[in-house]
Amino acid sequence: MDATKSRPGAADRYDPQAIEKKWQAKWEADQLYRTPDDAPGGRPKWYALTMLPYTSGDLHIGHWFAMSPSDAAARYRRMTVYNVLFPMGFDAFGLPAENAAIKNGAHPAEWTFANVEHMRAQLKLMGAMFDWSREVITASPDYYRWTQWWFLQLLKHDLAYKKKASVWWCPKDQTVLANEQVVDGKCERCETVVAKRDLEQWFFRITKYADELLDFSGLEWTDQVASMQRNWIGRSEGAHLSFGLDVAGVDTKEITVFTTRPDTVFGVSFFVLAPEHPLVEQITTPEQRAAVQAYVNAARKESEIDRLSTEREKTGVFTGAYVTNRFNGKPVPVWIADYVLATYGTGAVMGVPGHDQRDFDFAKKYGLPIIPVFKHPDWDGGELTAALPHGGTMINSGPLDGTPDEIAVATAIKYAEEQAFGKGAVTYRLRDWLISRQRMWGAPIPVIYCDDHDAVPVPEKDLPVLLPDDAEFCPTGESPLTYHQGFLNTTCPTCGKPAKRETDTMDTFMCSSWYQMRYIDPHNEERPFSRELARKWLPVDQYTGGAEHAVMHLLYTRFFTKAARDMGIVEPGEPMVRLFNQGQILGPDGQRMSKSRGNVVAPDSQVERWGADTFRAYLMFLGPWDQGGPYDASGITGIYRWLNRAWNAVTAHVPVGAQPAAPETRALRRWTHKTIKKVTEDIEDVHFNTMIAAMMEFTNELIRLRESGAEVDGDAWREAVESLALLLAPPCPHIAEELWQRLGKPYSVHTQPWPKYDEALARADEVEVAVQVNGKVRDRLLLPLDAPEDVARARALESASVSAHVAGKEIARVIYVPNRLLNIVVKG
RNA sequence: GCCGGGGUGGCGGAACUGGCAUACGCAGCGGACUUAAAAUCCGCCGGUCGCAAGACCUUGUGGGUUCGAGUCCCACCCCCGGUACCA
Repeated sequence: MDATKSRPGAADRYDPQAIEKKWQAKWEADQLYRTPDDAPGGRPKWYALTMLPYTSGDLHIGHWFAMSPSDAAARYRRMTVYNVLFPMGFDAFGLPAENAAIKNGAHPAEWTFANVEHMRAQLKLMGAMFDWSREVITASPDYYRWTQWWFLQLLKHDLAYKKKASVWWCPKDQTVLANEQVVDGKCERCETVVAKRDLEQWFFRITKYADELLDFSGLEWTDQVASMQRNWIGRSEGAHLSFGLDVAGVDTKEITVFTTRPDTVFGVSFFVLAPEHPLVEQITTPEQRAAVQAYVNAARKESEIDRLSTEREKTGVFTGAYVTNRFNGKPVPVWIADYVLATYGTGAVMGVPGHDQRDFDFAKKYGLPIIPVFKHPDWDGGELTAALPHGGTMINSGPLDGTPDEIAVATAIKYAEEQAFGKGAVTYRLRDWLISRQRMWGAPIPVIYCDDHDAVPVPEKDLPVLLPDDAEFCPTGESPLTYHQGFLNTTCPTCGKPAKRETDTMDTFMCSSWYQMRYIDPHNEERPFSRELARKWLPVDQYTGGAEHAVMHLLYTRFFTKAARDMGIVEPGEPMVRLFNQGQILGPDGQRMSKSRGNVVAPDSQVERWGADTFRAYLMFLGPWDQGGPYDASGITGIYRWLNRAWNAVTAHVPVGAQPAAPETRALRRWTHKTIKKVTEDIEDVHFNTMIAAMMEFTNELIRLRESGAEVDGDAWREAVESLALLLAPPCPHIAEELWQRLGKPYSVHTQPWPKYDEALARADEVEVAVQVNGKVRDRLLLPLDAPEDVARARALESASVSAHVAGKEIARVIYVPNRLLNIVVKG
């Protein structure tokens, strides 16, 4: 019996469950993935980070989709030259824990930490190179102590302050609701109609960094993310213009608007305040009071998304009051309308229906005058049917008449400044970061309220302000901190008199704004991290995570880093140099996977059935990583078959004997080097799907060779199978380790240098070139690499199918793209 | 609504910088091996017409630029993410 064709015995078959368990245990025992702060041999650092999971309970297929390619990339970096830090932790504060607590009557900590245990065990099945000695859990006191410390630093540097802001309020449950808890304007628990209510809350001055946050130079982030963040920040240049106010009994004598079109100020025919604007109540006349009150109440029940819809018909109510347009002395009626937001600009806008479509629609509806202030060349001077676009020169504008469009804004600002009616200004859509949450399961804001000393920061030595472990949850969702006497009552750090603690906790985005700094020194009890280690490891070299975090989380962490830099805590001004946002994996029904929808595919069952390596590779193979999409498990068998073929190719005995110089040897080596090249480029470019496809083709070629029974050159074959084992190491770490060992190579495959390719060996000798006549492919030629045009042309014209389409016609043009195509353009 | 992304065979997808559309895999069909099945290996596999050679059509829809468009431009339709208290 021929040894090469024999069926392998049971012990020699690919058995993922056995080898994965074996190697995971060995790696852990050897601490293979423990990252030293100083690597021997002066290997440069590489900080690879993937977004930490929320402690939802079960590891989701989406976590594997996010983490296993990140792990492959980190492993690849490790095999090149780097000392790679690849930590993992848990985002453990947040609303779902409270919902679970209300439902089960248990403390959120119980639910959360049980979830951590379970999820960590699930994560370990992945066989990733996480350094678990650096694990961080944001809800543990030794972490949130430092989250509180950050709050105090920001407060100290005037980057934190208090002001009123509105929140959704359920009058029946007496509790604040998150946006997602409001469904069709009703409380999701009790279906009571909800409305906004104003509360005193803490803010961070992220707007101070707005301009700096617009600067992405030095960052290797995708254009999509940069563009989304730029639009979110929404920088607008224009002017603040003040309008005179003279209402009996009202002290305020002017109202300021922000406008990007100060040049149209002579065309103002109405004035609009946000319904929440503090002056509304004061200036409304008795006749208008009822209508205004009703409109304000209705506006408090609307979401911002609805209010800002440009599709919806504009509505508003006249307050009965007037302001004076200081530019021409004319009175202007003051309206309120829900499309004006209190949180943008000054919460007041001037209505110029001649040159703004929204204002035009509003004026038409309410019969307000339309005064054009530019003589647009396309406008015949008749009645307008829409707002006029930019263009022309100024009219109806007193001293500014005749100013051309191009310099109108600058001229108007200069005039306003001279007359002291206003000045040039920049406004941002970005708002300061509201961090107060009226919830229990978050890091308590370390502030104490004293009758004599107002808001007093908790001294750093008294941190952490611990969450009580005996909190009781009402079914209403009210924060238990507000009635927990032990937590609430304390003494003032300044005077020692009885005082009350702040009962609000911090937004969980705060926990995740600095966790990348804690991983570098996770057990430090003196400070959040040491300066020396920060200098060594920061910033993160490669960050990956879901596209859903493209704006908020990533803007917050950028802000935190900039603030930390200005406070002298860290050196770099950006947290992450490279960013990659992977797509979201959906349920087989195309919907977001969730327990309530019943469309969750559990990773554990996939791993049990196919093994972690197969599942990892399948997730990478599914499609481009930045796209995501519905999960369909039916193709996974293809990956399993491939790994079996790879196993057989590497472990099989193949007859040796061909000469090194034989064309077959050259062909085998070409496959090897071509594959190393493709895999290297794809992993660098984050194209995991085509990386796997290239390895499949290579494997198929090796199987074909083996099946043919032909003799191969021993060195070339060894180079091929050893390369395959090395290339498998990032995506499929377990089978790679096992094959490497079976090849008789030294442990571990994961500490080997990444294979190098030889460009000359990877190159093909001959290429197929398409021959087109008038853009239609008529034949294909096998030509030597980089064949000159005349050779290609002569060969093409020899072809019967080509000459049939060229015969009797005049060749007008020939386009030749070497190694690709020859296009003959004929006339007649 | 607004901002960002996407739409290619029955399915997931590939295609350098505008140059052979459908790589790789799944499913399906046919064959080899087997007492049989599984596994494995080999072959076929976008559509229409045709006995065939071949011809024509095809990348969400409609238009445009170009020798040549999945790729660039204009308009539109549908799907996904975000929209500031889900994380």
